[in-house]
Amino acid sequence: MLLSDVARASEEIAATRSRSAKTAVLAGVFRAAGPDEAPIVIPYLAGRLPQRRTGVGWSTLRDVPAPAAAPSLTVGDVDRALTAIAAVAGPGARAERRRLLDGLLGAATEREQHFLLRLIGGELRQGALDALAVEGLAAATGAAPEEVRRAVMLGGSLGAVARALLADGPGAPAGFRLEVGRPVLPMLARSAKDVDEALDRLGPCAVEEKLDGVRVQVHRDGGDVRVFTRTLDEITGRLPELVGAALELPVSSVVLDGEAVALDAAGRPHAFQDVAGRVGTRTEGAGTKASTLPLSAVFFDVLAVEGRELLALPTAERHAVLARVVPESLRVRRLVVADPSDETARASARDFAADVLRDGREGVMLKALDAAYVAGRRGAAWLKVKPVHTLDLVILAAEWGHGRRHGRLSNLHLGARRPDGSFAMLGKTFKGLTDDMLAWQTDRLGSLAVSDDGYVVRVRPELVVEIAFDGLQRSSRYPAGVTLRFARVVRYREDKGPEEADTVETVLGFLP
DNA sequence: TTCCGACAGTGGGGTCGCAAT
DNA sequence: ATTGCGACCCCACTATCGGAA
Repeated sequence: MLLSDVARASEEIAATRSRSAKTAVLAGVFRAAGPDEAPIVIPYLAGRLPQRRTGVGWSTLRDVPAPAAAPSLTVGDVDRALTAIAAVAGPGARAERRRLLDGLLGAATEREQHFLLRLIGGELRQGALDALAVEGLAAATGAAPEEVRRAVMLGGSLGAVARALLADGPGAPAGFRLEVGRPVLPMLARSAKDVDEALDRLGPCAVEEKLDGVRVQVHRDGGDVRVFTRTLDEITGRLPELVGAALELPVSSVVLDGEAVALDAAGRPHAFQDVAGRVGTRTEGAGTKASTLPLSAVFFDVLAVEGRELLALPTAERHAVLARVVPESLRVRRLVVADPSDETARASARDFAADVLRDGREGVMLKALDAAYVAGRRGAAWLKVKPVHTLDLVILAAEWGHGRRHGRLSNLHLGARRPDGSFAMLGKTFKGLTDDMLAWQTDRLGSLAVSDDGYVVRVRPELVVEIAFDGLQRSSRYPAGVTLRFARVVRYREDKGPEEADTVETVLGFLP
């Protein structure tokens, strides 16, 4: 199969907003792909590379050689080239990657280059990713879409499921099971405003403390332990403490879902930044603070034990198994609310949430007691509740948006007032803006503009905006030494002048 | 007919490893 | 020793399609 066929399909997919039409195009390409090509073409049209890491990013992709006149590249050629690029390392690596990349791009037509640049850059933006690729694969092979989805989530990558479908026919996805040692896409949560809203939405549920760390899935098969992240990267070698803890459990085979965290002597959690730094450290005992921070795990779910898959069991039953398999010190704190219509029970849930916040936790998770573990889905059965803070800040500048925000001022630079009347930038946000707000702010900020370099528009610091955020984190980039975590726009405050905006002092009051 | 679940897009900050400077 | 890039940890929110109610 030629790369140009794939590039043309991607253009067709991007050209329609109809998901069924996108799926039809995907199915057509997958049908035409040979057995060796399908495991390459399917990830490509899901916007991903089978290589995952190539060492090539936006900077390398800035300079592009002249395009070829006619298409000649096959998807196999592209895959081999990218595998070679990903393997480059050591002194001179940059130049060698550059050389190999130029060879690939130089053999591509303009249309193919356009596709490759966005694919390698991780910004295909054709309105279809994994979910529609799954639909397309099901349509192409006659398999049931829900079965294909389940097989992919259970650890077959898209490519692996495609191979099985081509080899064994439409029944193949049903053969995929959870296997100890092969990671499953973790179940995700939605947000709720507060505990009461969550209780109303869920009915009988468990309330759990939510710790701010790194999601981990721990597989133990006898003496063999493997640890995976939320995106299924293996990090076993970086978390020897968790491996040790898993080996001490009174089982021979288990799959656990939990969080890697760092607790101090008093049991209070360290900042997320410190946990992430430690998890990201590959070299042992590098001497920095982060690399020596001891980690521990808190588990909140069990997906399999002693060869038995538990995904379909209701939450309450999985929790019962978890309590048998994992000692209390390695489990999240939990309160069961059997009857959310009982005001006493609701009050105890609110108290529980307040308690865990006092102990430095990030918030709480509420989980419906009757829900199965739905791998890879952000279902309505798990709800997270975190406290939200707000500040009134001044817009210092705005950046021109991309994609559907092209031509609109999008990303806002936010500042807090200093005593001398100047402003300290605290970070940026593009979140929470409706199309109407984008149109309005483009116009309004345009009238306040003092400069525009085509990327950033600086404005007179006069417009006040209410910003919600989850907390502060330390920053070496911004002048106050802190930045806002997960900042998003709530509303414009045209009733306030910049002299009424919140001060740096007020901001620093949010430090823990 | 209206509602709502699932998806994709639009980007945010920090930190580490590695190669280049 | 410092800097820049790439990769990956955390993520919120809105718009839209299409099936459910």
